[in-house]
Amino acid sequence: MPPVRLTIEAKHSSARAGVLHTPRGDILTPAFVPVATKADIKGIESAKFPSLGVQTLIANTYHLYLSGLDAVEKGGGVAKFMNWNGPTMTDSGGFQVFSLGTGFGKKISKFTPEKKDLQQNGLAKAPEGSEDPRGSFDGDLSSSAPAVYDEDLATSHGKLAIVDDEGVSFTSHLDGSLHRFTPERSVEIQHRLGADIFFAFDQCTAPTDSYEEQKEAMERTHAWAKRSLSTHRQNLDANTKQGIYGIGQGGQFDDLRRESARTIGNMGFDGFGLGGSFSRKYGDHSLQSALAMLTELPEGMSVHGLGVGEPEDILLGAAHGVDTFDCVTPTRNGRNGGLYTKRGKIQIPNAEHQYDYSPIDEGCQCPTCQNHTRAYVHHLFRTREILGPILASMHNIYFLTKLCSDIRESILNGQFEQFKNSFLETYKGN
RNA sequence: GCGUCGGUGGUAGAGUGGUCAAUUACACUUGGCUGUAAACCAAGCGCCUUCGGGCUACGUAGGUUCGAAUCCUACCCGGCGCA
Repeated sequence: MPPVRLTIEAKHSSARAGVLHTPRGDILTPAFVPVATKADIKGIESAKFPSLGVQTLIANTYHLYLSGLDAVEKGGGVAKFMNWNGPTMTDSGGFQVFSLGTGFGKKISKFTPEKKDLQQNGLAKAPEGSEDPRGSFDGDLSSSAPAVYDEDLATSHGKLAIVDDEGVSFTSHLDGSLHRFTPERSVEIQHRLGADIFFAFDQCTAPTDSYEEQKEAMERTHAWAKRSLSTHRQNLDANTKQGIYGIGQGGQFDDLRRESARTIGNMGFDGFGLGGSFSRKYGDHSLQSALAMLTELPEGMSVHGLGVGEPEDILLGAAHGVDTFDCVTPTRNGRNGGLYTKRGKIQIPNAEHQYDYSPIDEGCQCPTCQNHTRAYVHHLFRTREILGPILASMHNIYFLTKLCSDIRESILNGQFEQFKNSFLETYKGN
């Protein structure tokens, strides 16, 4: 019996409600998975999770590898280390390849280590015949540019990562030191982190990337998936304790998406990760166009939506059969003053809330709304008190976990469509 | 009373004859945030505008100058020192 498996309880068209069984407990799906990048949901201690409807969380391989890996491992893995006795996940670090590298601009920064520098350091294999593997490095690769950390350059979003077929060479955003991830290395680190569910190392793309770029990243992701899976399957101990999800890519191209789902779906993974980057800056339909791929997956395979977390997108994803969603939206928006309400998002620091003594969201059962007013949270933001972002994050997390449990209930009751339409009507203010 | 230093936009504080409607920070107004390099980032922030520009502004009132927040005079206000 695989350590991670999904039991589907009810379906409503493609939407489904189920139970995702993991070694550390069951997750009722659809479920929202808060992001705990560095082994904490920013601002929220684990004792608070139950009151926020949190069933599981996802930590990050890249960040924990750069700081804290040994301590996490010796502390018994991500879950035990943070004193959370529920299921956990880890992301593979593949997204950082994107966000630290190809995702930022098209101009190579002089901060970026060159391939030859990396090779000199024994960090990179020469990708034969691929001087320009992604076709996006229009910087001058031949001039000598030292891979030295420079805060100004770092904060101006220079690229910190270079991809080749073997893996990714990158410089730490913390101290500029050189590192290298391969699929094998990512899996080994994730074994040490010990989450119930972890992801194969992939290459994430932006929906705006060209067909050629998407195809190349997808094929590389498939090759890496195979290597990730094989590395995992060779570790018999880890196989009994952890499930591995493969990630599909393909950008906005339906043929690539479907091909990716078929390929990854038939490799023997314990679940499927819907890959990509669905920020609105890439348009309003990047998620929509990616979701069709899910119909190519084997029946009953669990699906995780990576980085899908706006309420509309969770509803959209759930409608297409996504079981779990992770996203930074509740915590990042919360810290920055953006709060979810049934009637849409509000900016709590804005002047209109100064004397509003009603709760953030009328009828909300979260600890913040049960105990505090908009005026109070507004005041905490204005005075830059740390409690403001904490209360805001708690509310937002609850909002999204509640949305997922409402979706689940509506599917079990055969009312998903009605619930979805009614929620969106109120949320969008129509 | 005498001497001295100083009075700049919501605040602090630059500027010390033209490139100044005035650097910068904070405050303020608003927008953004989708597998977290994010307790972050961005825009706006005298009035009017056909967006070319126009008008009023650097304690108050005069003056010098082609031109003044910047120089001069008087006055008002504040700090400090001496009586």
